[in-house]
Amino acid sequence: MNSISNLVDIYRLTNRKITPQRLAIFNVLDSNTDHPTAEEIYEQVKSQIGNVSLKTVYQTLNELESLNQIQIIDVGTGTSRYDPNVNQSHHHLVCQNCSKVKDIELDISGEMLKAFGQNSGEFKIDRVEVVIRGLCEVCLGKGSSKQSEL
Amino acid sequence: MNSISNLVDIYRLTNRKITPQRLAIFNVLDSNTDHPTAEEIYEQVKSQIGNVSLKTVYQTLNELESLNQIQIIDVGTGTSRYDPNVNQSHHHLVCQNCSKVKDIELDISGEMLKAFGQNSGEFKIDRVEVVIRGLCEVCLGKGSSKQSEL
DNA sequence: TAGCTAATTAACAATCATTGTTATAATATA
DNA sequence: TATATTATAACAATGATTGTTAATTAGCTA
Ligand SMILES: [Mn+2]
Ligand SMILES: [Mn+2]
Ligand SMILES: [Zn+2]
Ligand SMILES: [Zn+2]
Repeated sequence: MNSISNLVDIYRLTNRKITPQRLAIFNVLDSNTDHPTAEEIYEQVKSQIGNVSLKTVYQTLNELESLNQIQIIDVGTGTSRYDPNVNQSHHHLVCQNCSKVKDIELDISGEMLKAFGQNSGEFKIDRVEVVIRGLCEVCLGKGSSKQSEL
Repeated sequence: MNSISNLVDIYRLTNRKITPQRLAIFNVLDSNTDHPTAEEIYEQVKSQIGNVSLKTVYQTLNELESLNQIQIIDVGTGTSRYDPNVNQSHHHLVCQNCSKVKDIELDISGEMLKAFGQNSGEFKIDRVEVVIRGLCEVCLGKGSSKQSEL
C-alpha cells in the first residue's frame, strides 16, 4: 500500500471523496502486518471514529484492491484477509492452531520457477502463491493441539 | 483415495453403513481428476441414483476427509473442491479464467524446503501448499480476458 | 425371512461472510 | 452557499455450508 497521503492523492485523482470512514480505514491498514479480516478492520475503525458500517469497510477494501493498493488473500480460513503489503513480493505462513497469518519472503525464481514451468504443461503461469501451514511460535509454546485458549 | 472396494472395507470396519448414496459418491470420486465442487458431485450422483440430498453429499465428503481418503482444497474460488488424490503429493494449477483446477507434481524438498525453513523463523512447518495461477490451455486458445463462454 | 436397532437420510431451517438496494447524508467545487 | 455527485447506513438478499430432527434403511440376529 502507498502511504496515506499517496492514497489520498489517488482518491482525488480518480474522483473519489475523502471521507472520515475511508481515512480511518487507510489508517488501520497503514503498515499493518496482521492480515486482518474485514470484521477486524471494522472494529478498529469503529473504535477510532465511532460509526462505520461493515458494508462501507468491504466496499473500500474492494476498491483498494482494484486500485492495487492492497491484496485480498484467502488462505482457507473461511474469511478473507486484507494485506497492504503489495510492493514486496511475499508468501504466507498460516498457523493451523490460531489461524494467524505471517509474511514470509521467498524467492520463487530461477530454479524453482523453472521446475514449476516444466511440470505445468500448456498452462501459462501468471503467479505462484505459497502457503506454508504449521504452528506459530506462540502456539508452539503452549501444547500444540489445543484450540485457541483465551 | 483408496479403491471403492477398499473404501467399503474401511466403512465396514468403522461401523458405517454402505448406502446407495455413499456408493454413488465413492463412484463419482473414484479416479476423478477434476477437483469437483460438492454441488457438481451432487449433480452427478443424482444422475446416477435419482435422489440424494446435498447435505448427504457434504456429510460424506467431510467424513471421507476425516478418514484421510480425500482432500478438501480451497483455492480461493469461493467453493471447496474435493480431491481424491491423497496418495500422491502434489500441488495445483488454477485457471484465472475458467477456475478449473489441475494437479501439478512439484518436489518441494531439498533446496526449496531448506530455503522455506530458513525464512520461517520460529514457525514449525507442517506442509507447504503451492497454488499456481494463470491460464489453462483451453482459455489460452480463446481470447484470454473473456469470461467462460458456453 | 422378519424384526430390531443403530446409523443414515431428507427436508428444512439456520449460519456466516459477503454483496445488492436505496433513501439519506456528506464532499468537492463553482 | 448551492449544486452535482459520490458515499454512507440500514436493511435485505445471496450462496456455501452446517444444524436439527423425524422418517427411513442397512446390517445383524432370531
Ligand atoms: Mn502478507
Ligand atoms: Mn489435486
Ligand atoms: Zn498460532
Ligand atoms: Zn481455463
